[in-house]
Amino acid sequence: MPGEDELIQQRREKLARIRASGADPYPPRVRRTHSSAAAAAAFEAWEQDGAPGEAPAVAVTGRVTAMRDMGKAAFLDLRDGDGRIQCYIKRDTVGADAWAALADFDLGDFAAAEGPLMRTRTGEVTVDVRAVALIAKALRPPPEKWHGLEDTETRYRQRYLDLLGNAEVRDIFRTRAEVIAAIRRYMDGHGYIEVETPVLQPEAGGAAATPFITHHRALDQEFYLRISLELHLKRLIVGGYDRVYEIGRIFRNEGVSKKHNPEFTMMEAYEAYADYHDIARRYESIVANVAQEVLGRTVVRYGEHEIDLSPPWRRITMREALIEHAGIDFEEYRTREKLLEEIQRRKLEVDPGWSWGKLLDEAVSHYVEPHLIQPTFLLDYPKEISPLAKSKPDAPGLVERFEPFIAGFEVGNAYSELNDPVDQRERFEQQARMQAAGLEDVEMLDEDFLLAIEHGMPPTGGFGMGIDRIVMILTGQTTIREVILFPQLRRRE
RNA sequence: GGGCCCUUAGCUCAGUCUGGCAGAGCAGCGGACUUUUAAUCCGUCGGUCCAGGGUUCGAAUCCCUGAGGGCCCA
Repeated sequence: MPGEDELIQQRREKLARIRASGADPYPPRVRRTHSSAAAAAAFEAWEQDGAPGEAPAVAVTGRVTAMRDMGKAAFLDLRDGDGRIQCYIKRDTVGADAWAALADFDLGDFAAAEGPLMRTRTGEVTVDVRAVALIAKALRPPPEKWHGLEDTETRYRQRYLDLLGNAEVRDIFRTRAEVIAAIRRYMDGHGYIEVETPVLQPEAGGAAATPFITHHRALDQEFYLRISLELHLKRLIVGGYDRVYEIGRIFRNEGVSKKHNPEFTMMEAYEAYADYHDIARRYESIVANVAQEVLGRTVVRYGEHEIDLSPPWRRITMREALIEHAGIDFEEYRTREKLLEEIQRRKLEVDPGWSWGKLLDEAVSHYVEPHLIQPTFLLDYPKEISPLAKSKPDAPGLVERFEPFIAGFEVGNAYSELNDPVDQRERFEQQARMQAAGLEDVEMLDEDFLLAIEHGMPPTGGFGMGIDRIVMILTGQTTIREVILFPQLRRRE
């Protein structure tokens, strides 16, 4: 019989039989005294006490993940969020009716079992079942038990099946949750207050990226989904909070790759009276602390690399890095034209309309990034590609900005924030000129943000941290899709 | 965006090179088995071979187009 339709039909027939017997296959309540782990712990505690009197009795619940039928007795594995517990069902113990009802149980169903605990011949803590009932019938079969679900596409589209069958995947997302919780603890414990700012924005600023556009009906107005958290958080610094942070989803209407999902999770934090050196110390401290708390160590394995996250991380200027890895000293190519000529000579694919800063950024991506395996802060970026960062004194064309790199990819961005409203307006205007002249993505002028900092913003350091990428590092995953529960995929058909 | 690879039973995979009855394991169904644990043993059902077109006496297999996914490059 069984193709998929037949398998479902068989289960529907079982469901009908269960109903006909007077049982509710989807009862509104269920008795549960112990999780699987708690039941095992209770039994072991009883044994430690010298097994006084009767063994503890439990009521457990879970998904049926295995059934081993032996004719007049059966073993059934129930899995819940804590683990798995085995149930031993003997016909002579549960009675002929309950035994017969077991025929309508399938793998994937949820069941409840009650009875005293025991240990089997092979030593496993097991419920010696006195009563067993179905508490939720599944109409579709689970993936195969031994290999689990392997098809990448199905794993992402039906992540619940992936989680069901693959314990490593469950572990990754548990770790992700712990990482985020640990980051919050760190921030909360260091005087930052957590805030929430709008996802829907009339201007999408804080980064040079293409936004998603949507429309508000009642206001009859276009909105952008935010591409960063930056400009609103700085408004809050203007408002008088010394330390703020937000962990939130941002959206970029750009390519999808192993390192890019259209929506991803970013933390941004701003700290008044700090500069980008303070922020670098903050950044490495957070990552190392989180690794220590969540993993119990600060050295992680990533592919063939051992990565040491403990501070202090290496600090190198962009200029030094380009000299070291590309043999390009940008002081020798101070004009856009000279730099473009040198980069084209090296056959890098660049747009001839790009600014000096954008060309350098491209050279860094190509020559430097892949070498930054151990955590590294790349310092002092070109002004044209950093319109929200404060100029570096005595370093024309550069700003006080760094990007942290781990395992060869960028995991954040930080600067001494530009708080001079006149300079800020000029930077926006420069961006607009660059957009008019060329083809690179630029920061959009945000009059409302300028209004805010014209009221006075203290010297401030701020940073962004790519949470998904940090989770990749801490879990050893090389694809962002493995750390996002429901990664964006093309619609089927 | 370009190149390469993948798509066969509910799941995991053979079969494609070299065209000739569409296969295995798990799951399912029937049977045996009252401490098993990837239970075991016997029997058995199950296919839009991703979709469409072409070549051929004959296509899962060769060719073309398309869809979805993956990897590498940009």
